[in-house]
Amino acid sequence: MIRVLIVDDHTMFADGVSLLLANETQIEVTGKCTLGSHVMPFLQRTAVDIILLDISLPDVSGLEVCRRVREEFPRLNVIALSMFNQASYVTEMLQQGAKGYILKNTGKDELVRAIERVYAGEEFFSREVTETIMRDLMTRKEAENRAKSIPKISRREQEVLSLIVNEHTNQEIADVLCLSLKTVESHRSTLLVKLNARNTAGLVKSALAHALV
Amino acid sequence: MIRVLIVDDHTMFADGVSLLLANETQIEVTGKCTLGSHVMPFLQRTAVDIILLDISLPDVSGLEVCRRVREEFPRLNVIALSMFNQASYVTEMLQQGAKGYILKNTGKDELVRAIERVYAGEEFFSREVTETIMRDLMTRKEAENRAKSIPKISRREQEVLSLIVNEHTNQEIADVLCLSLKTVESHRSTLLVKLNARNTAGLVKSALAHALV
DNA sequence: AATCATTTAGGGTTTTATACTGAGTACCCC
DNA sequence: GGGGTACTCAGTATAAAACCCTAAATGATT
Repeated sequence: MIRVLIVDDHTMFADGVSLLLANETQIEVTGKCTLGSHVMPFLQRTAVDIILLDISLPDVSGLEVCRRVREEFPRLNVIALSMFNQASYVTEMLQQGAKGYILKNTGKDELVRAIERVYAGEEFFSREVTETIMRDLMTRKEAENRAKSIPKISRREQEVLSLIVNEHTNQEIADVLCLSLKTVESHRSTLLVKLNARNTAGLVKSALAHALV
Repeated sequence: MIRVLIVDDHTMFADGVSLLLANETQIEVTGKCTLGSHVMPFLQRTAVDIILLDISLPDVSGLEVCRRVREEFPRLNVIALSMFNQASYVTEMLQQGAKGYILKNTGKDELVRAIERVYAGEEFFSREVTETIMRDLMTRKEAENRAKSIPKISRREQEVLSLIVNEHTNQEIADVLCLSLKTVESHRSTLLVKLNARNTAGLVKSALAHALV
């Protein structure tokens, strides 16, 4: 008998899945939690083999719940149950120790299979999820390149840039930072080069795009 | 016997709710659809009293499905079933003829009550939903004010603004749009006033903030 | 018919920004 | 101690933008 805890703030969903699993003879739903903060207390008084854990919870995030559970109850396995097929969610969840990740738009059979597999010590992921991850790995390099392209701005330049974005003139910036007008112009010039901009418009765009302000 | 059709792209959820309702003697789930485009064909060959309709569907939106259903089968009643407790969704759904709106995080009892009430010709809304609507009505005026604060930019001004954001000088803009430099300067001045900006930086910020480009 | 916003354009002035070159100080790292 | 980078400031010059004014043609709205 595989003892399962369902953690999902959507009562209707939790109830539904619970009934879904009730038909399975080898699976027993021993509890349901609608809040992340209820999970740890529940586990302390009830034996559970597997947690079906929703990522988006109203109080504590599913990631956090997973981390705590894995810390306190290492033998307990977590299957993430999510609406979102996004690589970032999946990887984060796996880093927190989840053994499976299935989407809510998969059918009952796949859910049951996931529970059985994870209970047997294996991993289980929805086909869509694995595809997403593979795509993500393939495009990871682009992401890194994008990260590299983030310009390195010195502290002073950042200050100047911030004031530029806030619609201040060079003279005003010089006054605020107690600098010579020429110095501000100098910083501005290097910013134009570093951010590959032609003028103020480009500086502002870059600043906002790279969240440098 | 109340015949119910469940429309939700999350198979697991649909299956769960179906089982949830299977215990109710007066309710019969006659079908499940995972795509909006499957609803109309299904209704043409199967008798249904009430549709539990998810708003977010992968192909046709729940709003569109609701509209079509109400058009073709006026006697059929729709209960919107959504994760999102947002006034905009609720009002749109009601405008499309839905008779009820309940959240997925409500329990089984409320779902059953909603089905019975709507079947009896009444309306039914989750408590949270009605609260949201009331709050929305109260803050409607602020929303209007916010809408008013969105600057009204003329076509030409929008073109000029777009080129400004793309780091073009006034002379370049004049050349591209076949205008006099003075005309471009004129537009730029009015843009400064309309967008309440001091200089190019302000124009770019406003343009990006209000998605005017 | 009259009003209003838009689009167009000019003349003139002042303020800002950009370009280019050069240079002294300071700090960190090897 | 030398090499690199950041920070500071200067002069000269041009380009661009901002601010002041006016004003005519158009089109929509009332």
